[in-house]
Amino acid sequence: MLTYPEERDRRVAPGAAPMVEMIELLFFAYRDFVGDADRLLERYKFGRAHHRVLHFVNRRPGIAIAELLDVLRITKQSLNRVLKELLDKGFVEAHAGVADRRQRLLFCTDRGAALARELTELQARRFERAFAEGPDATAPCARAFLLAMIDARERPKVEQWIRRPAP
Amino acid sequence: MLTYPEERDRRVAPGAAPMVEMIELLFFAYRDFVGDADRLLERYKFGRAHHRVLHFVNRRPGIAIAELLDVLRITKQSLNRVLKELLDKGFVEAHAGVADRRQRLLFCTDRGAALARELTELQARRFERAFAEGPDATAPCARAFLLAMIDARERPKVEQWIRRPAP
DNA sequence: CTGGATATGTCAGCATTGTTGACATAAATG
DNA sequence: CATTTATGTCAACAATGCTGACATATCCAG
Repeated sequence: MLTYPEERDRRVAPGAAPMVEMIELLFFAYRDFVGDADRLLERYKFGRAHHRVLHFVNRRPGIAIAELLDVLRITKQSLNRVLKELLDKGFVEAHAGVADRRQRLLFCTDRGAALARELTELQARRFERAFAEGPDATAPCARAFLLAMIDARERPKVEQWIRRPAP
Repeated sequence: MLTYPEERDRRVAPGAAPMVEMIELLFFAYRDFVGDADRLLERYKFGRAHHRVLHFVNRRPGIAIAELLDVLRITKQSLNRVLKELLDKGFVEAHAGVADRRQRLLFCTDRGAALARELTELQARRFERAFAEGPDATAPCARAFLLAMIDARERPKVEQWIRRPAP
């Protein structure tokens, strides 16, 4: 007696959901997750690329271009296209570095920080609702799961990024 | 004494990670998750859009265009651009519907099914590795978490999609 | 049977966001 | 002072989304 139609392809513990379901759930979950932000960004004529830059600048005030490129894993040309708009519209400011004046250190303006906060809260609420539906262990379990889904090689870097205190 | 720098903004149980970390972990995890497939697709000159179509056709052989559009949430123009290439290159076949001859029912060819299987296994392996790192409860917990992250309104539809047996 | 609804295809144009390659400038550094 | 580094910019292109308009074939109700 089979619980799932794909049972014979599973190669996982009996009774467990096939991995293909996990793949699809992650796809659908991520789509809705970014959809939250998309709707809010539309009002400012911003896209997802702007969101990512704003988010990471807000998260790490004074971040330099090179570090931002490293986190986002895009080219400087792609970054500059959206960064220019964030600067023009007054959501982000750049100041020359103190130790190294070649660097342009990025900061959110009040407007920028407000939008970043609103976006984060929107997405945080989705997590909160999800965690509230399950047992207490859901949040730490989900956190460990998400971390384990990241390439092992870059995991130390991500962990460091995530908990490094603001300068 | 604070465990996390963002402790004061948290609004979650003490000791729990701030939500902003969850947001970033999901971003990084998803990026690596789709990266697996990207590298394999490159060899066939396919992109992510091709991947999604191939995946869902393989998952639901005989799916009609309208249903595919509904799952992917893209326009028929966007779909047709990549579907045409999948048909041309012999990864997918279309057959007129039996009951309704207007419908074009889509099926993977052997080649297409082989690629779809390879892509799914690549991504499934990432889940397996992640689950292997945590306790037994990790997989069901992650599954419940992902489902809970999906808009409540579309959840019944997703659940039905995910476990509906192939025709 | 006929007329309207439905399923699908197609053409044209445009927006966003990624890429490569080449070249420019200013500041740091040995 | 010569070189390296951090950054900016121009141009072209690719992938993948979108809208709007129009075409065709088929189904279905009256």
